[in-house]
Amino acid sequence: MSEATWSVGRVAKRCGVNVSTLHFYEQKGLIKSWRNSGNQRRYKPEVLRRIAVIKAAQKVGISLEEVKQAFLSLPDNRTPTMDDWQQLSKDWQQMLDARIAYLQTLRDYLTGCIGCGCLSMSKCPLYNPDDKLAQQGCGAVILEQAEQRSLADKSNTA
Amino acid sequence: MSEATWSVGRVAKRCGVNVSTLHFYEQKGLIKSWRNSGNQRRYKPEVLRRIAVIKAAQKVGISLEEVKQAFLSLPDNRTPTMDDWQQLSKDWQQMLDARIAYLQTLRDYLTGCIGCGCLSMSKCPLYNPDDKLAQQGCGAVILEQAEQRSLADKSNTA
DNA sequence: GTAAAACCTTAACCTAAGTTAAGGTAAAGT
DNA sequence: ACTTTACCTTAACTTAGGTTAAGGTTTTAC
Repeated sequence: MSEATWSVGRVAKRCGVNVSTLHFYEQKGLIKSWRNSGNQRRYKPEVLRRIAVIKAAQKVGISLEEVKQAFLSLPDNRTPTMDDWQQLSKDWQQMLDARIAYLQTLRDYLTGCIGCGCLSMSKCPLYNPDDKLAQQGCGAVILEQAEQRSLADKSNTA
Repeated sequence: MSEATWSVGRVAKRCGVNVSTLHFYEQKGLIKSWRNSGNQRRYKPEVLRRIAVIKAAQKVGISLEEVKQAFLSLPDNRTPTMDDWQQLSKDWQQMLDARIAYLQTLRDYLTGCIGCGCLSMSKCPLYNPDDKLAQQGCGAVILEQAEQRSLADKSNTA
């Protein structure tokens, strides 16, 4: 345990992922390795944390591309510190807050709009082909706009 | 407007989707049409609402397969009533409530776990290769278990 | 009545996030 | 030393949710 370098199989086992997944992540630029004399991958222990973060991020709906972008903020020359990781998670937490708020808004419209008959009208905030809600980003702004719209939408029918 | 039958192009324009998308939905069994003498698709106005519901569902993260299953509960022989649609949306709202609760739980772990060093430990509730949280379903149960775990996890480090 | 617009079908292509297979090399165990 | 396990690469396959292209027919508009 806690040796200085890890083989791909050991990392895979420890992290509960396939070896092919590690190849895939490397190809996508999410993790890095060097090769030993026999061309086999070797990893720093740091990779375990990266994979853990990838998996945690995926669980909350963050794409690999977003993870990759976030990893760009980590130092390239030294092992990331606690502070580096915490900055990263703070950014994501804000994104998540916004996503949750957006979902709540949509959920609150769901019963109302599907049932009320306004769904096929262009003004309905839930059925909106242009997705103005999404275009405006997710967050507090939407909740306000949503309120304004719900007043305007009353008594529209397909 | 409000004519008894719709062509595919008119439906597409009205709903803000491509004609190819309507072909695709039909192929997947989400909407139905009949053909005129020249083999062109014709739709009942009811299809507009179905498409609206599909789009609304997708916006909250419901898959086409789930929409299809939900549509099975709609009457086949008559046009769905308000009550039919409301039953459908009520079911989805409950699912959404559960999903939102799950996301909130994960969000609450995010900063703590990514920063704290426990992420690569098998006991961490966020980084859990077996995803016991997800296996147990989403809902109130998880929040309780999560609380118990967060006590047990304090001071674990990779 | 003819030309343009809308429609038809089938098939191939696209992204994301991997998995599986095939054929070959390196390292480890006995 | 030899066999098994681990590793390598490349390429094809998977699901979801469509989009794009090609080649041909039907409607519509003038």
